[in-house]
This record gives sequence, C-alpha cells and structure tokens, in this order.
Amino acid sequence: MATKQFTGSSDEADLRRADSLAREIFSDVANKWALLIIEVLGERTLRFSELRNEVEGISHKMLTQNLRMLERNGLAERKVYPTVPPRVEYTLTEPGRALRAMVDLICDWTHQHFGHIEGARRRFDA
Amino acid sequence: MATKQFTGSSDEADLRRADSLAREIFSDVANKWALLIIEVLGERTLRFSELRNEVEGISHKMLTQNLRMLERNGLAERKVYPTVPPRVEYTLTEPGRALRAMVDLICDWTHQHFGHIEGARRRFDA
DNA sequence: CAGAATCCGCGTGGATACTG
DNA sequence: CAGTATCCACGCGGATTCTG
Repeated sequence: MATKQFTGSSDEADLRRADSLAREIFSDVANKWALLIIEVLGERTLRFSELRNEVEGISHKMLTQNLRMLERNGLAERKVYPTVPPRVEYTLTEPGRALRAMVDLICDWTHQHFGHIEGARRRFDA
Repeated sequence: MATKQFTGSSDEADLRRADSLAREIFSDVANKWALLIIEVLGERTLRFSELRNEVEGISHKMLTQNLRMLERNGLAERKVYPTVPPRVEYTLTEPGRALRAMVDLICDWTHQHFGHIEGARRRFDA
C-alpha cells in the first residue's frame, strides 16, 4: 500500500475516504444473510420467492432489505418483468460473482476444518 | 459421527447434523467483528489491550465476546501468563490462519471493486 | 491488565396487514 | 407475486462497575 507522507494532503484525504468506504462495504457484506444470499444466488438467476425458499430461515423483510443493499452496491442486478402477477429476478453481477467465489472458499473451509472445530468446542464446553 | 439411525439412513442424519453445524459455524464467523479480529490478528500474537487498539471501534465487551467465540471454535488460542498485572495473548490457530487468508481475499476484493461499487451507489441513490 | 457482571437504550428483525 | 409500512418484542452491544 502506497503510504504517501504529508506531502499532498488531498491524497491523504482520499485515502481516508477510501478506507472509510472500504469499512462500510465490509460491514454491509460481512453479515450472515448477505453472504447466504450471494451463495445461493450462485451462477443462476432467481426470483424473489425462489430466493425466499432457498435461503433457509430468512424472513421476507430481511430478504428485501439485503437484496436492496446488494443492488445498491452493484453486486446483484434486479430485473422487473411488468407482467401480472409481477415477476422479479435477481442475478449476481461480475463483482458479485467474484465475491461469491470467496464465500465458496469459506464454505469449503468450514467443511475442511469441521473435525477440528467440533473437537475444540467439546473441549471448551467442558 | 456416531448417532446411527436404525432406519439405515444414518448417513442422511449425519449430513443433516453436519449441515446444521456448518450453518452454526458460518453464523459465528460471518460477522463484522469476528472477521476484523481475525484480520488484525494476522500472523502475529497480540495482547487483549493491543487488539482493543487495533480493531478500530470495538468495545471491550464485543472483543471479549468474540475472542471467547474464536477460542471455543478453535480458531484462536488464548495464552495466560500468571504475572501481575495479568498478561493474556491471542494467536490464530492453523484453521484460524486459513480463514484469515480468505478474509484477506475479501479485503482485496473490496479494493478491486471500489470504483464499481462507488458508482453503483451513486446511481442507486438517485 | 484482563474480564465478568450488571444495567439499559436502541436498533434489528419478525409478524402482520396493505398496495400494485 | 413482489414490495412497503407499521408495530413491537427481544437481544445486541455500549457504558459502567467490580474483581483477581
């Protein structure tokens, strides 16, 4: 990381802005529901109601809320078909898919270290 | 993996158990503070008070709470030195470090898609 | 210094009802 | 079917206090 010294103060300000934005994005994205949605959205396009079924245990409200957030950050795309009844489909954008690759890695990680974690828990809970 | 089910579908039951545990781990780990702690813990060993300083904005309570969680899941190790005043050090375990690699990736991702996200936000907020 | 415990406000998130 | 709005309980998480 290029850490410019006190020379150009505008660079410094930019870095601070970038940093704070980064933390913001991180807070948005580093939450259970968002990651689960991204995971099930996968490569496919899904409707609202399908997502609701796939993301086990999510409430109507949390789903819309997180979908808005993903849309706002350009991670998912919302496509409305003006039919009746309405049909709305969600797809991951390229950045969304890139992020999903990492969620996949975390899932893999979970399964790889399963035994370790289960053991650690048993030991700790005693 | 004991719990044999007399129906013969013990594998199925095991899978369900594994799945629910996986979701549990995921919920534990997929939260802002936990990931930030893992990130700053990095390869180094840090004391409680050092962590408190490094993890910008975390409260005393959240720090202990998350550290307990990490310890319970065997992602961080807690080492107490019986001196006075007490000295407690935290280190990532191997699974913890593996997870950290992914958090790093997410950080990279954040910076890579910075522009895209900022633009998407501006567009959305209009 | 590390952390357990208590108090408590505020926001998260669920349930429900209503619109297009 | 998708989405917004309202109500409200409960639990998160901050501040503070007290030990070893």
